[in-house]
Amino acid sequence: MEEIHGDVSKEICMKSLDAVKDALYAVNGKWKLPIIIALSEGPRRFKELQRALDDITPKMLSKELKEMELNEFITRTVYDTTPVTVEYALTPYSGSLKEVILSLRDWGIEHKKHLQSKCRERKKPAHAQVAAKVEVA
Amino acid sequence: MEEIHGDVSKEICMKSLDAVKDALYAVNGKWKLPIIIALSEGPRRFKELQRALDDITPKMLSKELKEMELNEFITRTVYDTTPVTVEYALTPYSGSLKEVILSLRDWGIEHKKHLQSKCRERKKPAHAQVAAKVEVA
DNA sequence: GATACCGGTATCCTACGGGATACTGCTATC
DNA sequence: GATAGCAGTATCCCGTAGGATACCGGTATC
Repeated sequence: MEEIHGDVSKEICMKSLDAVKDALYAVNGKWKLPIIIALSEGPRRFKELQRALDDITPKMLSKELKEMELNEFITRTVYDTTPVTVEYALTPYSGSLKEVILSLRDWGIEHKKHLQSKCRERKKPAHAQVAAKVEVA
Repeated sequence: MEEIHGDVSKEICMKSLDAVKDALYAVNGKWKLPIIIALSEGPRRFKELQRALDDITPKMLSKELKEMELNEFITRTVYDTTPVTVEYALTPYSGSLKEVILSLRDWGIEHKKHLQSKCRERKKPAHAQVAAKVEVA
């Protein structure tokens, strides 16, 4: 155990815990990332989103969209057509998520590799090796 | 809507979604971060951890430690003393989390500031302004 | 001999995330 | 007049995360 990790959390520390939790909360839930991905190709209407998201129930979609609007990741625009048109779009501010999401993605990719290499070390096939929900297929 | 966010998720894309989810999973749950923080000051025994973590129930502690051991964030070492001593310690590999956690923390801090400035814009005191669980105190 | 500490496990229970289904008011089309 | 689309809301239901409590076998202490 070298000192590599010795201060991982001196820097994180209790005071930063809340900030990390806030960030995690903003991006978790089953649908927030998929919604961001869907909207990244341009504004979408409610039903369009619903169809794009493998038929998410309207309740969940509505709830997630409201939260994301509060967090200013998206805007909700009502056009006074008949029938009314409601369009959701990413805000410029949502771009601030890019860095942190890419960071998560990169770590996730490396982590999967890491677990796979550990699997190969033990020659045992060990039917369905899984480490804490990351499927090492 | 400038193009700032236009490709936020071209890069993330569906193929990366799983990696992001894996990363989120590895670090969420109520206790994983606190455990990492506690262990960052050095190896700890089971009961020491339990006391350090505001009396987390042994069931939860045991479960979280097992998951973290599978993910190779920590090691579990049994010393053959009487009574037996079990020591948990961070692995060097756990240091790989540092970058991603700091990224989350930084974004969380900026996000809180962002929401606070939005609160000030609208002069309304709006008793207990909260945006999607981030308390803007 | 009774109590306390250690490292957990087992059992029960609740709260919340999230899904299924049904329904609303309005309009346009057949 | 019936059906279908839009943008949701309301109600019920279930599975899991996580807490409370009790308990185990072992040793050391009073």
